[in-house]
Amino acid sequence: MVIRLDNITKVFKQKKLKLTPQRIAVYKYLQSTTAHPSAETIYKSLQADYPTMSLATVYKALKTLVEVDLVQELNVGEGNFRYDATVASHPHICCLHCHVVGDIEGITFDGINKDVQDYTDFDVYSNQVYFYGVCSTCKEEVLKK
Amino acid sequence: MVIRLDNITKVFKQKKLKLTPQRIAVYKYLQSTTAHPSAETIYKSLQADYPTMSLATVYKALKTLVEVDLVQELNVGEGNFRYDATVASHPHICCLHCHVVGDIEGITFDGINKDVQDYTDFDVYSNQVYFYGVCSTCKEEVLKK
DNA sequence: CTGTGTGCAAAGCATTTGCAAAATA
DNA sequence: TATTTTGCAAATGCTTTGCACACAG
Repeated sequence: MVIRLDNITKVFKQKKLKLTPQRIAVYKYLQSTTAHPSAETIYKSLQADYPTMSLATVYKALKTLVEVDLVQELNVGEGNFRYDATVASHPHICCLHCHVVGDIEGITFDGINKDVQDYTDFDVYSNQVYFYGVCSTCKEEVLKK
Repeated sequence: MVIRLDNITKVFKQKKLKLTPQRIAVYKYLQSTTAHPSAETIYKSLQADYPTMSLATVYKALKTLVEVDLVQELNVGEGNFRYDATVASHPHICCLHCHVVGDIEGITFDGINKDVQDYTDFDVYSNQVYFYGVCSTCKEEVLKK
């Protein structure tokens, strides 16, 4: 896993946003994981290294990162948001048992926004695709019982 | 729009759930609209006819209807849930400007759960597909300015 | 009649906001 | 130095819960 900070540096400079340790920490953490953590999870994960950072700051950092399109917000239907430092559109898959959220690479929906735009009277800009099922770990657990 | 109560009657009898006026009202209302209302909207819409029904009862009725698969819960990412009496899997399209949520009929993703199941190590049961854009009404409003 | 559902108010989470102090550019 | 951002606590919004009374089966 390669952590890149050149993009956050460039974008923040261009948008005249301040590059604080807190914002960098949140962005680095999101780049280091494929777990699609919630704000709470990010907060807890960073507490060891940033003990004074507050949960409100995590929320504010995430909001800023989403606004400048360095991070995307996911809503798998659990009542909270999850975050992903991969902003390119890609489907996600959620385990109904352990609530893990994974990326699906290889299957893309490129061109489908255009199809939907032609089919409806909307201008279509983006989409979110979520699959729901049971992951391999949870399948095994069920078998053991 | 045809309102059908035979399904709720059958399912509730089979699951030994009580068929109360409140539950019927919520289900009838959802069948009468394509607006994908929130609990709050359903509550307000039913207040004229059911002035004593509480918001908590609307939530409880919705939870029950979702559990017995007569209604599906949507989460377009606005921070609340919306409800749809059409339980067959179909994509939704959301206006980023006025937040209207529409159904997309005609484009289906049948078979794709199987593709994803073969591609990942999950058993895949369902999916949710959301498109985001600007509806025709909002496009016109923007032009007027 | 029995157990489930309703209505009310209070509680519970996730997220946002206001504001003084601190830190970036 | 001038803003912007942080951290704290309080506030907000959506949803759930507990409990006494009412009602469907």
